[in-house]
Parts: sequence; C-alpha cells; structure tokens
Amino acid sequence: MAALKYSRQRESIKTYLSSTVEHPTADTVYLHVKEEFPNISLGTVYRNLNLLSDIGEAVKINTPDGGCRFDGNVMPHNHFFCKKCGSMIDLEMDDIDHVNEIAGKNFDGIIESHSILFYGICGNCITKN
Amino acid sequence: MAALKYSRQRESIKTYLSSTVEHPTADTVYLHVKEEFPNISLGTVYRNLNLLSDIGEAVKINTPDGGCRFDGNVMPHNHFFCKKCGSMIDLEMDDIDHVNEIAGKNFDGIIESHSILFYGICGNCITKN
DNA sequence: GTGGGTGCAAACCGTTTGCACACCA
DNA sequence: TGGTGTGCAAACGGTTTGCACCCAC
Repeated sequence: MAALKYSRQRESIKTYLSSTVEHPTADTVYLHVKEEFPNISLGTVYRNLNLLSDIGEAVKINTPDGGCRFDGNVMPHNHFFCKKCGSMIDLEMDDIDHVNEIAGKNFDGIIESHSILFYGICGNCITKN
Repeated sequence: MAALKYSRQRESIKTYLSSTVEHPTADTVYLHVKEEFPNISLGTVYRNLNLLSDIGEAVKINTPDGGCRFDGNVMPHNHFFCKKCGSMIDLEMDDIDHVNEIAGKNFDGIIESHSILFYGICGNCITKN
C-alpha cells in the first residue's frame, strides 16, 4: 500500500473541514481552499476528500438531492437534511440506539449506528415562511 | 398546467414498479420495460419516473451510493440501504413516530415522517460471509 | 532518486433536455 | 387538429482519471 505523504493542500482541506459545521460540498471546500492555494484544482480536492474519508479523518455523506457533502466531525452522529434549502445539520441523539432496536424488530440485517439520515424542513426555513 | 394523457409506456412502467419490491434504478426499469417496448428510450423512462414521483404514484429515493431508486409502494414507510450489495429494503415500523420525537428533542425543524434512511449490512450479505 | 501528490483537461456516468415526429383526446 | 408523449442524441453537472510535472522523504 502507498505510504501517505504530507501535503500542504490536504492539510488545508482538513483544517477547513474541522473549522465548519456546514457540511460543505466538494465545490465549497474547493472555493475556500483556493483562497490559500489559488492554483489548487477541483480534482485534488476530490482526491483528498475521498482519501480523508477512506482513512477515517472525514465523513462523506450522500444527500437526498443527489449531491454529496463532507463532514470533518468524525464522532458518531446522525444527520438531518433540509429539503427546502439543502442544508445538512448534525443530530446528536443520546438514545439513538433505541432507534436501531425499533428498526431491528422487523429486520434481520445490521443497522449501523449513527448512520441515520432524517429528512424534512429546517427551523430556518420554517421561520422564513 | 398540462393535462395528463394516457401512454402505454407510462402504464408499463407503473405496472413494473408495482410488481417489484426491489427498488429498481431507472436503468433497471428501462431494461424491463424494453421487453415490452423495444424502442423505448431511457429518457422516456426518466421522464415518466419523475412524473410518477411528482404526482405521487411512485417514490424517488436517493441512495447513499450517489444513485437513485424508484419505489412503487407509496404507502408511508422508511428504507434501509445495504452498503455491501446496494440493495434497498422497506422498513415497516409501527412506532416510527417515536424516532421523530427522539430526534426532535435536540432540533427545531420538522422531521418528515417515514422519510428515514437507515444504513448498514443486509441479512443476505451477512450470511454470505 | 523514488514514488506519492498536484494541476490540468479529458473522460465518465447518471440524468436532463431540445427537437422533430407520433399518438391520445 | 391541438397538444402531450416519445425516441433520439446532445448537453449537463458532479466526480473520477490519465498524464506529465512537482515535491516530500
């Protein structure tokens, strides 16, 4: 297997990911890292985001709108996706294991903890109405 | 608004959707309907799947692998997605509203009932190991 | 110096769309 | 006949990849 070498670009991507709770798209990451590395390419951003996700230093989450987001918070948690504005929000739930128990009653597979995606309308979009 | 006209192709797509619990991709639907309509195009399949989804006669579900699936079962229910084989399975849960309550405790948005996507390994893939 | 990382651009893949023709009403 | 649906092919958007060059080690 390939040995992992340091790269300033990857470091910058990690730093940005851990500085936000916005669950940015690859393109958003690209635009931000571009401020520090004007010549960085979108391909490099994708390669590093996927690499970070592979080694467990980021989380890749496919969204119900077909796109995908990246999360620097690798602690187990679930997500909520707003169908109005497309924002993704962390959902910390102490008693989430109970959810898996409920689901498991009618199911013989293994439901992964903290991989649940909820769907609906966020508080921000409700107040705007 | 445009009046909806009958089409044999759309009817065939609906029939196929309601005959399976496999949550087929657009391409799978295409391959099956092609048996009855050899000249049907993938574009037509997509147009009709989206139309059926818009008028509530089918459900479109984006999967964590980036693709999307279609479900002829429009009764409210949740889904499980297998990260190994990519299969999608219906999850009927009587007391699913409790899940929304749990999630809602730390959250000020509206979590849509029966829109929850679970993630893990299905029973079929477990026995194969 | 070796081999992983980058920038660039082309390729890829699922999905959408513009257009001329076909068909339902 | 008017207007929706179809087949075809091109376009689209997000993501991946091949390649030559760059840089960490």
